[in-house]
Amino acid sequence: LEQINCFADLLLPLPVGGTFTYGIPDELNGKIQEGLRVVVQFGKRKIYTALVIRVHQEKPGGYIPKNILSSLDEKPVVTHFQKQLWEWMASYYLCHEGEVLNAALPSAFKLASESKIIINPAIEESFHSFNEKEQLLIEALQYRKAIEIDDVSKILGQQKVIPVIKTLMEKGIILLQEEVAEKYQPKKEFFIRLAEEYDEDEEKLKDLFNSLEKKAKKQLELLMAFYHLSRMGADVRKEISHHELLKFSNISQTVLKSLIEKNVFESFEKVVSRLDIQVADSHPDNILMSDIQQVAYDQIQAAFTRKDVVLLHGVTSSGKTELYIKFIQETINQGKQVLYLLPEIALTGHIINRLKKYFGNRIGVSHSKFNENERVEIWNKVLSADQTDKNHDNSYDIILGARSSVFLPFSNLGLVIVDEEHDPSFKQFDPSPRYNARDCALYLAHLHGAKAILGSATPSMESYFNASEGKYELVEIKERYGNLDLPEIIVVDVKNEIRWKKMKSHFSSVLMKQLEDALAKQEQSILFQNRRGFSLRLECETCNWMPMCRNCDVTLVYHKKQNQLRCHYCGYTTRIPENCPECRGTNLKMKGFGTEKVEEELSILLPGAKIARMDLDTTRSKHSYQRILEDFGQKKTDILVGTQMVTKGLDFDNVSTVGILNADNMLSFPDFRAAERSYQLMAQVSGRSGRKNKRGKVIIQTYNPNHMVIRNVVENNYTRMYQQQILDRRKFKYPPLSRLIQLRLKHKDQRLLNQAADWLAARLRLAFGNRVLGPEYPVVSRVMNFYLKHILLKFERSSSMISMKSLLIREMEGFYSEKKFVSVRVIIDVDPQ
DNA sequence: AGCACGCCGACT
DNA sequence: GTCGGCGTGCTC
Repeated sequence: LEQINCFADLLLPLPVGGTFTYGIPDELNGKIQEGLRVVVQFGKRKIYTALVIRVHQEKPGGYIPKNILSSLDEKPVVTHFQKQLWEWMASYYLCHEGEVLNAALPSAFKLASESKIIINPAIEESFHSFNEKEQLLIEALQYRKAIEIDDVSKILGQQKVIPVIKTLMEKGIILLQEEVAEKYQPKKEFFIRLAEEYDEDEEKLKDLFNSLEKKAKKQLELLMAFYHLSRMGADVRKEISHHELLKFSNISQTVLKSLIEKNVFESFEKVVSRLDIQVADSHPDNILMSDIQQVAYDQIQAAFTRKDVVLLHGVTSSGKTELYIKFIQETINQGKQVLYLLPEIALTGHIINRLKKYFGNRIGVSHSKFNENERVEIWNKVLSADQTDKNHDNSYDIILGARSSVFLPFSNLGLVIVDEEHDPSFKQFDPSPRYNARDCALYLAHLHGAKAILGSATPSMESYFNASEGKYELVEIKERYGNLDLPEIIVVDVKNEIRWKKMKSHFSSVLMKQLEDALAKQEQSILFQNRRGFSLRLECETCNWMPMCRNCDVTLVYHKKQNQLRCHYCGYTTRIPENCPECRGTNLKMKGFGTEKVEEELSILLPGAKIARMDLDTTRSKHSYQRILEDFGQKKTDILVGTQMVTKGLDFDNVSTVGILNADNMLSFPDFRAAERSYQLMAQVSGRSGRKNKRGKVIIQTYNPNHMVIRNVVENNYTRMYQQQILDRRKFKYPPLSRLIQLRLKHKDQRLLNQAADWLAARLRLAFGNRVLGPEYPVVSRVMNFYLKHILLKFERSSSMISMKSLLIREMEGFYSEKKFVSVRVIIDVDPQ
């Protein structure tokens, strides 16, 4: 028997470089190919899912390869496009391909490798003597057949369990069981169908009805419900799930059970999708576009003949979504796939339902609230889109999703849309790969030869710059959809208000008047308070002492609900001290105002108003975000107070007033993007205001009413903001006129960290000269007992980033070969946000 | 990443 | 004398 291709190069989902060569055992001979997932042992004990990169017959030298344990797939689950994208991501973002693979694969796609212990079945009676702990564990093992090592510590009530396990293993009482099972479990549900005899013979069915009518009213009712349900949709359904029938009929399970026992119904189990769509009817052809939209549509169409990427700059509520829908429709008509990216937070029920209405079960939604099994289903449905599936029962050709959707197995992309392209949350901060999904999506589009639309009311400096340089085509929509006027923006000088004692707490007289008016007219309001630095803190009035986190270099934030002080970085909590630990004084006061405080004070000032709050605290649970928005949409709430969150994805038609409580704390943030961000936030939140045929009002409270950014917001002058900013960026060599790479160094020992940072910066200066800035302490210089220090690399646009990056890699190797620094973690962030 | 191996300080 | 702390280096 001739063996062909007996080795495979595998990529492991780990931060290690390169591939590893494994042997293909006889039983898998001929069954291993590129793009399959296989199970391997890597190192002494660990079992991993790996991806087959290449199959060959070159016997490796210097070591004896281990064999592949098993294969998880028959057909590839990873496409060529994906591999190209991942390779590019690893080289662009300076990380390992394994890290990209780890981020890309849904975790249910990887294996569970939990080491479990079991009782040795060969031993029936034991002549050993056991100590108390050993006895305890043996008893536990008699109740549960397998216990994970992590759980043993709970049973024994102590941290160190390995010695106990070790001695018991040596005595042969227990065994280690390496359980390998695929985590993905298809969802199954019980269904019923009418027994064959009744389904075919109407006479028999009539008899059944008659007999049930006399003896079993409830059973008849259930049978009728079944009939009803089966004829409700467009097609007659012969199979109905237990769950659906019982819920619809509101009849108890025992009734169903007796009908099954009587052989009226047949019951069976079936694999169902977790992603079933409620919206049944879709009407893809009803896209009504205004003249303005039509013009924009034609412009984009024309632009695509010249360039593959179009930046669509359209003011808020200019109807960009209809344009997207039109382009999506055309793309799928050509038999191609569409990727529609949105920031996580903008993926609300609103937009999802709107698109599902058009595209029904051809569109898949993918965001972080989906569990791991659901993610596997999305993956498979994208993967199967290239096979002929005209009904789209098992495939998606449109994906609406957040950042991580760029990893899906597209085979034939025709269009990529990145909406709200300016949004900083497209950039992954931690862990690696620290990628910007917008940029990856553009590269992905390029790989597929697809067109791309970047959409925003407030484009990022980078994208607008690219458009003005001719790299992208620019299409602008300057009017809002349906004659909606842009809101009137009123700037309130807080200095004046204070001078004339017109401020009520943090609300100016102008804002209060507006809120009262809106309330009287039953119109809704949104109040925006930037979270940064504005949560409640405790301060000693005598000596200015502030409570700090034990592990991080930040002040603690007061949380009213638990009545405690809390660290926003590590979660450390402490009780409120009675007196100041520095000066023993009792003059401790709360300072600052967060959204919670705004809500509280507003409820005193406007006792009749129904106020809701939307921030990190109130949206922690799975559905709370949705609920707050729904309540607001259904006008159950008069005033919505919130952070950043209120600026995105909200589309309500009864909001007359938007208040920005403190514009200054965003403008003064120490970041070169502060002005850009502030403009974006204020413009976006202002866009929430305005109703049909009625102009909305926006009130901005500030100490600097003449600040250029605020004036640009008032005049809705994006272009001027851009031009002013670009001068600054040019002057100080910041993006888009340069490219940044940030190095974040981390260590528990501050002295070693400083030494390492200085050493590395000096070494980098030899290679890059004055392109190196720092090392510098970040705003928060200690998190969870790790000290932090940053080095920034600033490269001019003309420099070749590929050679700069390989030079950087070489310098980093030099750093790590310095043995005293190996414990210093260095995080490399390309294009940091 | 995860894990074993190996070298030094605090305890039965 | 040993247990266990973490630094070091390898995994096909």
